[in-house]
Amino acid sequence: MDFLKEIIGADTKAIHKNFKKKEIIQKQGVVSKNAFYVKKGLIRSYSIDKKGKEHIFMFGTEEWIIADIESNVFSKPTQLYIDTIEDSEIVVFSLDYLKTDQSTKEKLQKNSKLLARRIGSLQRRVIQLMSSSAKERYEMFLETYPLLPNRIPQKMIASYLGITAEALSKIRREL
Amino acid sequence: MDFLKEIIGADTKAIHKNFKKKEIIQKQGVVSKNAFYVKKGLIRSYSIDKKGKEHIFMFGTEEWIIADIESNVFSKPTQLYIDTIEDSEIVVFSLDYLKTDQSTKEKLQKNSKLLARRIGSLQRRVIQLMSSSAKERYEMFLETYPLLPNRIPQKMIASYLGITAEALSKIRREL
DNA sequence: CGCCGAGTTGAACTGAATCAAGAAACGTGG
DNA sequence: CCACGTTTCTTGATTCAGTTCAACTCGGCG
Repeated sequence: MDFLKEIIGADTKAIHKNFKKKEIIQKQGVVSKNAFYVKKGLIRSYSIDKKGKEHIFMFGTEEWIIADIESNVFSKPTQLYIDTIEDSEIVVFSLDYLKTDQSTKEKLQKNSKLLARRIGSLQRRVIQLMSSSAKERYEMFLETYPLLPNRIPQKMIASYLGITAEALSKIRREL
Repeated sequence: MDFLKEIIGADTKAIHKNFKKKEIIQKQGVVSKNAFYVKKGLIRSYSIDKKGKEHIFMFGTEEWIIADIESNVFSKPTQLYIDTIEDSEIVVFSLDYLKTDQSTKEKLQKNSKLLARRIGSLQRRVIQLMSSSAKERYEMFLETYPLLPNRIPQKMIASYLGITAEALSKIRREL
């Protein structure tokens, strides 16, 4: 939480909110200036394709920030739904700080680092999706997020990996 | 080019270099502080998997910046090769500016916006890879980069889409 | 002119999707 | 605390999109 202040500043409006499991925090299509810092609990962002299938883009556990950054910064309608997987304590903060210029150099530098880290994880994800089989992606997921499987249903892991729940079940069978 | 100065500042070291077609600019595994601004020409970043297959991560045409941002910022070894597709004029600049603090607020804000835009395109790419067929991805590629197909061989489009050259050929047959 | 990389085509194969059904686990209200 | 309905997970049969392999064509370049 301290590091969050370092980024957004004590002055920026940051609202604490509690959500129950399965509450929708943000809907596809809206222009949202908000980013969601997970103080406690577990949330996810996902999109729904034309066939009605969910695709999980990101999980957010404690200390993570979930947001559609591009939507935040450029006022584009977001493609992402965000909802809670567990009861969660969320700090909602506005990303206007890039414009309002109450932000200091230090905050902006911290922010750039956050963005760089996010780019890194997306880059790995893209390369993974292009070059690895479902089984390999599942194994990498377990290495990268060893604790998450205890907290989320398997079908959500499948959705994150880009495969069906059935396929994941069959992969697990082969250990 | 003007906007580049706005980001890196006139003080930062920025070296102009000319490369011939198919020259390698950066190799997988190195820690590189460099980002590559394409003044003229066409370059690409890609990874090579354990089976020796290339997967194109990004194309860089005029005015684009190609880099492994996370490697730049956090001094991680990069997974990306970078090489030229055409003879190219490149501005090589160091991303130390996040640390050296000669950077101004304005530059950092511009930089944050660049990063945010990049996050947006990666986000769309991830969702696309998870939710769309090869044919749909190809159609979206043509919409997004209508001019690129004139400049790159088809097999590179295939590599960018995450499919084989043969598969793309068959998709094109069906118009 | 000859060669090599790029594109195409077809046949056989395979990883993962789809569909359908049943079993296990879960939580909610009585 | 149990009983019920609803998700979640598993399993098998079938289908399908995309891979792999191999052969052939074309165009450009040295």
